[in-house]
Amino acid sequence: MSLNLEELSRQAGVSIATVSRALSGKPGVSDKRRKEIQELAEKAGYRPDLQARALRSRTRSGWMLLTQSSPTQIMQHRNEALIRTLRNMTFSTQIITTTWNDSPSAILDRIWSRPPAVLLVHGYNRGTIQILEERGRDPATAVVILNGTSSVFDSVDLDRTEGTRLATRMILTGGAKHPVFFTSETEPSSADARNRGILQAFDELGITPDEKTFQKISGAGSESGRVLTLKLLEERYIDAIFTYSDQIAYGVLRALYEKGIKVPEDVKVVGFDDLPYSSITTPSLTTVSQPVQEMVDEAIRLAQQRQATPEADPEHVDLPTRLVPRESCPLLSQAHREQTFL
Amino acid sequence: MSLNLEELSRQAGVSIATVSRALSGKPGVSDKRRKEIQELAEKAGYRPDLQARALRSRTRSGWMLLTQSSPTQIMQHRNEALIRTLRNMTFSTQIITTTWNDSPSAILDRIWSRPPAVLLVHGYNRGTIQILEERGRDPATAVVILNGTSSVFDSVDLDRTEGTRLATRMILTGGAKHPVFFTSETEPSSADARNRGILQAFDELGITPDEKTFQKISGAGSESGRVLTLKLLEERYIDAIFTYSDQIAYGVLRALYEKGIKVPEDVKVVGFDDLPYSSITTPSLTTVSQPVQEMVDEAIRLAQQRQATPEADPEHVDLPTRLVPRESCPLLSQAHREQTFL
DNA sequence: AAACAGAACGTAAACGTTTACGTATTTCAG
DNA sequence: CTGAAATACGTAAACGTTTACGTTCTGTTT
Repeated sequence: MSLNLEELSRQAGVSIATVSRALSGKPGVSDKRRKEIQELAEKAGYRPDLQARALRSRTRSGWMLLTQSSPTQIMQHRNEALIRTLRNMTFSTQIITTTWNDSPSAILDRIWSRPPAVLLVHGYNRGTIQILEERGRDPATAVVILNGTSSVFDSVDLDRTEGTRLATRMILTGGAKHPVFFTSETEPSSADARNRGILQAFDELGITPDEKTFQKISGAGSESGRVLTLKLLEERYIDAIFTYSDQIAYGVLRALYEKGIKVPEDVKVVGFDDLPYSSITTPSLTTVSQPVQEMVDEAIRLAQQRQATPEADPEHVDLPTRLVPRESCPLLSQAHREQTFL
Repeated sequence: MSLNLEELSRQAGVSIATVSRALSGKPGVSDKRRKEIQELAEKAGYRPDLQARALRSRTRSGWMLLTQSSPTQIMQHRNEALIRTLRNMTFSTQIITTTWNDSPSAILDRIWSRPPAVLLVHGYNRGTIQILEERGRDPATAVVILNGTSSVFDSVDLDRTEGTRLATRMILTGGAKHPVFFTSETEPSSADARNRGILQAFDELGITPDEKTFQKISGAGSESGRVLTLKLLEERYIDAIFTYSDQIAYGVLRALYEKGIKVPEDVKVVGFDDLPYSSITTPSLTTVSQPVQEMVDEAIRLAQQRQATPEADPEHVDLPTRLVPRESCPLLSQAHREQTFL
């Protein structure tokens, strides 16, 4: 026995249509009656059936966040920022989390069975985005790709090259003769951008990296970083490590602590991501910062802009990453600073 | 122009009802025709309108997670575990995140405008839960309270007393003469349970805490821990700190590192929560572990059990917390172990 | 071959809303 | 006071499903 418009209209002694108009603020009801009805609905605790409303009015409502469930902290951190920001705007957001083994078509089923007004897509590789693109743009839902590129939808991505280039310069001009750079086997696109930054810095300084400079790391957890570091310490002399992520850097710091090696005196460590922890580790972590909040804000801006002008050309925004010097790889002097931020 | 049952029925040359029966697996359709229709739907890319289906069949579908947006890492950690687990079961979960200043009635609006089959409520204080309780139980939706207690709904909570008691014993029997215990000004219920554990341990060992033993800490971030620790170090001699959470403990470790004070040699540190990062801090953090995954699993079990037997009496589950000794406050000897785990 | 049971299928109502359209009421100029 | 225009309100159709009920078909038993 649900409290619906019919029941309300009976109590108010008017028709269903009038009640609907009164409550939804549409014209065609006298002010006096509207007030009566609103008070009655309030008193009776009436809650509109959102699905029935959506069914009839065919208006797409709500935002949807499609994101991958990933064990890496940076993904969690970005998702946190996304959810927090959306929530602060009091959008009702449906969050759909997929796993790496969900088939793309199953994912699309979830989305298009009831398309939202705005669809935010975060953390998928080109293949999955391409499947989304094949369906084409639908003027009724604004799609924004976060941390990726698209020729069909609006997208916002990070330019990882610049921050990486500066971090590499800082390590090399800081006196490190035997640095190691971790590179990822998975995530090809972001790894590419980083490698470009590293090679560019080597090139600028006229240094040729030897084959042992780059170390592939498998896994994204801090334990992988710890294990690889312990292995490298056995093999040879090292005086700097540029990891693939802050999370891995935590494991590196841990390994060095276990071996009694001083950071940054004996080995310098630089991470990537600038996770919240990184400013309070011991020592605090020099890292390359991603503008997470800016990325989220940009995505929201793009979505709202697309809602306003659905037919505009897709827009792509690239946000810069920047070097954040802290204790684990400090700026040594004014000269060092100048050599780094050329 | 949406692809609906009517369009499909036209293409298949049968009635809408037959198509509906064929696709939803209901009897009343010949196997041959059912197969034809299923193939046609597949080929045409038909996706049922979930809202229309829900509107008609009045069946509540999906799970809903109602949780507070809290900046504390333990809440985020628990929410992560919840979402990950629900996702692995391929439940479609709607996540509703509220802020501390959302009015309870606004929250309820969000929920009851289209009630789910299962409602998981995580991280609310008694007042909010009470408002939920006043509405009473609805046999069609199973409600489970996580990290709280209820006389109306099923609930699963943590028994924080035992782990705290053991941690306190470990500190006191480990030689600390001037320990400090952080207590929270907010979260009264969980703070109560902890204080009980602490006082019980003092009592058992026949030690009387002086008035400086307990220190109220405001704020839940690691920065609050850092600031309070620096202040205490100025004021007097300290040889152990039992913090209110791991997150605060990180700030404490940081403050001690900045002052060049050795952990655990000069000051022992114990946290509470056992966050993922706590095993790789330098030094690794002795802490009281919450059975997060067990809490999530229990909640899901209770929900499914309630769905099976809606009229059963509400069930409450209490999960124990346990002491995890690590480097920041180690077990010194076999004798120390025996004195701790009495 | 008649009678019947059961399966297969169609018809139409229902879920709770919004809204185009028609009718009754009020407002207001002349 | 009359007429038209504006406003208030009611009627009914529609959104895409599911499902109770009625009808037709198929195959079996007498």
